[in-house]
Amino acid sequence: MEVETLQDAEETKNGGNDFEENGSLDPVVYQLVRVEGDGTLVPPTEDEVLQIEQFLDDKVDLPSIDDVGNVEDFFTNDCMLLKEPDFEEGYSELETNGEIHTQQFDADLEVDRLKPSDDSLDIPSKCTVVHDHKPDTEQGDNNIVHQDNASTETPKSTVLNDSCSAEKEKTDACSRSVNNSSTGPSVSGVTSSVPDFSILRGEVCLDNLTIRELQEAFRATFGRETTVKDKLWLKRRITMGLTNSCDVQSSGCVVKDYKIVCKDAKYELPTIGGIPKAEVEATSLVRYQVLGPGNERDTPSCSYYRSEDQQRSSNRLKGVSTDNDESEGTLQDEQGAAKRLRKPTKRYIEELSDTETLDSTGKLSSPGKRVAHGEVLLRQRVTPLQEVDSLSITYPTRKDTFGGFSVHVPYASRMRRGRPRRNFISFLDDDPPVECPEVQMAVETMLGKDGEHVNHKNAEKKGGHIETAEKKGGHIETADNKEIHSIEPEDICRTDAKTKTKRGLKRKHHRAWTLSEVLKLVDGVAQFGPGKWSEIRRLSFASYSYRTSVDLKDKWRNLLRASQTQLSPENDGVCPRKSNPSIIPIPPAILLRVKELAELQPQAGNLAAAIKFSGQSSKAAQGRGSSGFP
DNA sequence: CTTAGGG
DNA sequence: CCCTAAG
Repeated sequence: MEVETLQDAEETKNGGNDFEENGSLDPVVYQLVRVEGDGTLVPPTEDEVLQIEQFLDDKVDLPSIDDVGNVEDFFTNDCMLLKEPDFEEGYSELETNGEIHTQQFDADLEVDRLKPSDDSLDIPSKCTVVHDHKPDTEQGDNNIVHQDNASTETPKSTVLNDSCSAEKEKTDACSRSVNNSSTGPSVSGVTSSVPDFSILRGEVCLDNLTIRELQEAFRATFGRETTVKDKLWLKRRITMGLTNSCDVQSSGCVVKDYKIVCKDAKYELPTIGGIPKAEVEATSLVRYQVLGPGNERDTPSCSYYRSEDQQRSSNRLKGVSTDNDESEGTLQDEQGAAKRLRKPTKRYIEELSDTETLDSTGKLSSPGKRVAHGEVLLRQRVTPLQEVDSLSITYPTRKDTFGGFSVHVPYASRMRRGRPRRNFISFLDDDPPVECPEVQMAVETMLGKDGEHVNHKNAEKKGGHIETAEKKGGHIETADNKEIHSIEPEDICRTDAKTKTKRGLKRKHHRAWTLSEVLKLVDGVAQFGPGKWSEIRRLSFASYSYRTSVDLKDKWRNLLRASQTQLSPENDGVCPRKSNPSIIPIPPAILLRVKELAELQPQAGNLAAAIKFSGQSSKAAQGRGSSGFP
């Protein structure tokens, strides 16, 4: 996937090739193409073209080798900057494959890409020898450096190259050595030998050529040698060179007297559409990669022979192939950079985080939100189970929410059990121990043990009146049951409230009086008489720990008022609460009982009450007066 | 702590 | 419900 500027003319010049001399070359034609990993050529993108054109404009007179070098640098650098990770990887893979696997390259490439970079490490295998000897000298980049050094002593580099004048010697040496080690006719450096163009003479089917032969053909075509062993690549290159076109086939090409004859009409030039997904992706990110004029560089190998900077770049290019340490990092960085444009992160991250937060909130977490959530859940659900949930879930926030209910408390207690928290505790209340028992009881009740409930019933049974009362209203029972459930949690809350009361920080969770409670209260009053709140509480409200004697008293007071207000003046029918369905009006029966009790008991109280009530409601006062006053 | 009462 | 005051 690199964009190359094919300059046959340049090639020729550099190579001192016959072509130039023969004048058989067409006018210099630059074709910008991207060489895909598999060696296929793809038309450049607009950007690529533009950039290249710009470059060309700037350097109209490229031809000199030096310039070429510069050009290479230029391109190389640019490539580096613009290069995309995937591409690099592919690139390196290419090299590897090019050397080791030939025909399979295409297939392997795809696979290899997916692999981490183990393979890539192998790439420099030959050079690696040296590399190993000089571990971590300069990190990843140095691979190449070492290789250079090594190349002189250890003839193992794979690549060869060419137009890097500065490195030429080394390169040559390297190539030579490589070639020597390899089987076929060794090809000396560009400078040393003359290409055998005979190979291109007559009719030759590139497909039938061996790698060596292809290399020769390459040399004949471009005037320089190549160590690339990828048949496909070689064929493409050769074909390209001969046809001065990037539109070549990968196979089925026959060279006939220096001209390419494609027999395989089927071949389709890979287009972007046909490019593997990964490649396309990479392509989109890569501005361009160019090889200097005269693509003399064998794609795969060029990176090994460059100045340090170049090498550096090349390393990056190859990324994977060199050192894991830096390469990897670099690679990642580049990837990041490459994708940053797209990934952009901030927003992305934020979104993610938000999502996570939401999720977490929903699932686990933040107390504050949790609480609210818990409330909702509680409302939706009913009974003990929910209680439990809330317990486990809710935690830190000690919110005093009316709607929230018991949720908070349970959880709190739960938390303590699990792990006591200083802060939390301090916030909640002074002595957890006290709470715990209650909580546990509540929990138990909620869980279905109903220990309290039983107690409660027992208590009720104690009072004959109570039983009667329950029997009176069938609905009462129901109410009672409801109470129990709802109560438990609240009970806990209450505890908290108490504790808090001391501080004045928190308020006892508001707990509406249930019908059953009222009944019990009334019964209790009837039984023990008004003012015996503590007793009533002990006996009748044993199970309702959250109801204090004060509560009872208050409630009774309210009941009295209610009874007076509602019962006496029925005519008015002004039942303030009546409008609100949620509030269950106290059954007249109860009110009656209350009234009776009030009348029966202490007159003194009545008196005072009468006086006060008069201020509030004339009717109440009247009722009061009538009954209370002698 | 319990009651009583005011808020 | 809370708070306070008086027993």
